[in-house]
Amino acid sequence: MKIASFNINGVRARLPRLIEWLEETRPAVACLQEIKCQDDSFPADDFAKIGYSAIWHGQKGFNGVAILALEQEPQEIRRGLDGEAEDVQARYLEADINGVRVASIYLPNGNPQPGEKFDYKLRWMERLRARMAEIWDEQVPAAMMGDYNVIPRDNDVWSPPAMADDALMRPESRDAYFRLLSDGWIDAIGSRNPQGGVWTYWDYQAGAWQRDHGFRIDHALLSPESADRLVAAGVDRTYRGREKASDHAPIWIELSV
DNA sequence: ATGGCTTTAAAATAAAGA
Repeated sequence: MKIASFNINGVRARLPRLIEWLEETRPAVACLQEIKCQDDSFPADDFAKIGYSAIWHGQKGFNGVAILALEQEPQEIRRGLDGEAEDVQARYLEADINGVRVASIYLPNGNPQPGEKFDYKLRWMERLRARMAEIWDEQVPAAMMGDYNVIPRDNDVWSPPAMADDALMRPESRDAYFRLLSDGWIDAIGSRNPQGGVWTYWDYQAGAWQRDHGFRIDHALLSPESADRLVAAGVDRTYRGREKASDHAPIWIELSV
């Protein structure tokens, strides 16, 4: 059972690329982030034509997450995180598919830091941690997939000094991320690549892709029940080099059935 | 680089991203 995640940077602008990726890789589940559309303009029909049912949580202009499932209906568990009633940003969607709990996560960027956006990021990470603790207690196979906007280790970035003052790499962001791992969640791609050098994002600017100036911020965090079933994990980086590409590449895990 | 691209929203610029 392949579960993928892709920050697509605009679901409508990227639709041909997205359909192409789904048809070529055929994941059982695809989590999307930054769909950047309101609920009534999500292209559900285009996904249905190639066998995918979807749930989505959109927002005007930016953010927005979705979960697609191949030849089955995702059973929605929740949208949004508790803890901040006034938070209207569409960044979290959770569903059950084929006995696996799947979340599509778009964690706040947090720049510039310090500042209000950075504070929001850190609060959001603690709210996510609280939700993940609840899922943990359910003792279900869970895959928390998405754009965490955190570079966990120095070997997850092409140049640590270049990003040192960025919210993605600040100690506070890393500490919050490592608290999730301390809770027991497994970083499927990181743990399989201890040597680092695996990127999921390359900036559009300054020829970052051509120079391979990237970093790893898209992650798949697994509960013990799903980590026991993990047979492979990776990044499909070739999609970053295609025409009209997102600035992220898709990530994926494979669980035994 | 307080921004070199890129998207959305909307009608020229501005916000947001990482």
